[in-house]
Amino acid sequence: MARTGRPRAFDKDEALERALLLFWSRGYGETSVQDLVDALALERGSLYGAFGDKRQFYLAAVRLYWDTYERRLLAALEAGPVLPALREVLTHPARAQEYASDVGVPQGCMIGNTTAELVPQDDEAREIVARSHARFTRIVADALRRAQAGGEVTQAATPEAQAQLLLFTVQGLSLVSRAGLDTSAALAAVDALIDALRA
Amino acid sequence: MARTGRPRAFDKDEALERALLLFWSRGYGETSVQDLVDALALERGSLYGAFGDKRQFYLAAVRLYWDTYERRLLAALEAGPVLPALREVLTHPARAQEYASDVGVPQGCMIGNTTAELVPQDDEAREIVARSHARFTRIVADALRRAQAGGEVTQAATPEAQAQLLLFTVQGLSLVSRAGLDTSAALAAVDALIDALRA
DNA sequence: CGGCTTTTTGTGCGAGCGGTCAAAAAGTCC
DNA sequence: GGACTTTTTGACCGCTCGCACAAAAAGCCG
Repeated sequence: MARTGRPRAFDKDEALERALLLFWSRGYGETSVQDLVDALALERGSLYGAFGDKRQFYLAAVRLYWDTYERRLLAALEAGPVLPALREVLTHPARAQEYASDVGVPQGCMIGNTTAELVPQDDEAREIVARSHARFTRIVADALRRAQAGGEVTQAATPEAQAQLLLFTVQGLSLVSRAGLDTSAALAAVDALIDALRA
Repeated sequence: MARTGRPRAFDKDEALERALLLFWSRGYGETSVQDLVDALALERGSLYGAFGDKRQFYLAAVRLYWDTYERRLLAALEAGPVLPALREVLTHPARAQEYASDVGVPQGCMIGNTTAELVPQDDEAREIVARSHARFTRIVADALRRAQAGGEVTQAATPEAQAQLLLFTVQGLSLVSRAGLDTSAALAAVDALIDALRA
């Protein structure tokens, strides 16, 4: 099934990445199709032809966001002690805040943003978000299970409960940080949680 | 300065409360002025006359939301042991989920929703949100300080750090719960946190 | 009762939105 | 080189949005 016809003049993956940054920093509703057209330097028709409508485009960007995040999460947890890695994972959105003085720099976690903006009314978005939550807790719970067995993490709670608590904390930290964060206070809170997990 | 003129035909506070429920359940962007007009059973002109534009109307609703929340928070923490009260405070959004099968029932914490939807672009919203965060952590930290002194809560971390962690957790829980929550898993996570705070 | 002030009522408006479409352009394959 | 297929281009459409406004209505006060 060899494809013929005029070849696409832009890189689809690169366009999706750019769109991801735009959607991430402005959200779904505040990003107009015109904004995308301007930022991606392509015409409306090309965009619709390549990605379908705005909603599908956004959801594709969210999927790309999560895939990237999951890869980094796995890499951070796969080797070495778990607690320092988790501290890094939790702290990441807090320190991303430092760059946020620049215009257009993404704010918060895109999964969290999507949860707030689309989930109540969009079943497909809900599925993506719920799946991301499930994968996060599963990956983290697996790491915590190993760390409990190795004596690094307390067995006062199940790995699943601890992982769920960590999900709440990342999402909460990432959300609260949008309103301007006292970085040292946030770090102290994260440290308090990490300490509480220590065996 | 006695006021004269035609008296207002509706109760302003009651209208604000109704608007709060609508804004809470649908968010700012998804609630149109027409929706408000329909739900409040008044005409556009009356609405603009009484509350200014849509943004001011929304911000007034958020302020009302926070004032109500703060009152309940203070009441819950002012007497008795702190940890059970905190467990209640954290659990509240999780159990509110049970009612969410009904249409139009508010979802999540309105401060959190506002953070996600308006804060990046609206300085006035950011102020309201930041102020709410500050008051939450102050109130909770005060309660934790008392509880640390009374031997109920561990002194492994400062009351401020613990309060900040609780803020992250409430906000995260409230956000994540929008995507459909495994209630028992959420309760286990909250219990794990409460246990970790115990002296 | 008549002037004054405020609210009510309903229409109307300009702007911006997401999305469509037909013609032109640019490749591939026989 | 000519038929075919796909993408590009840019104009265009209908809709909904937040908001303004003018006339009518309703109460207070001298």
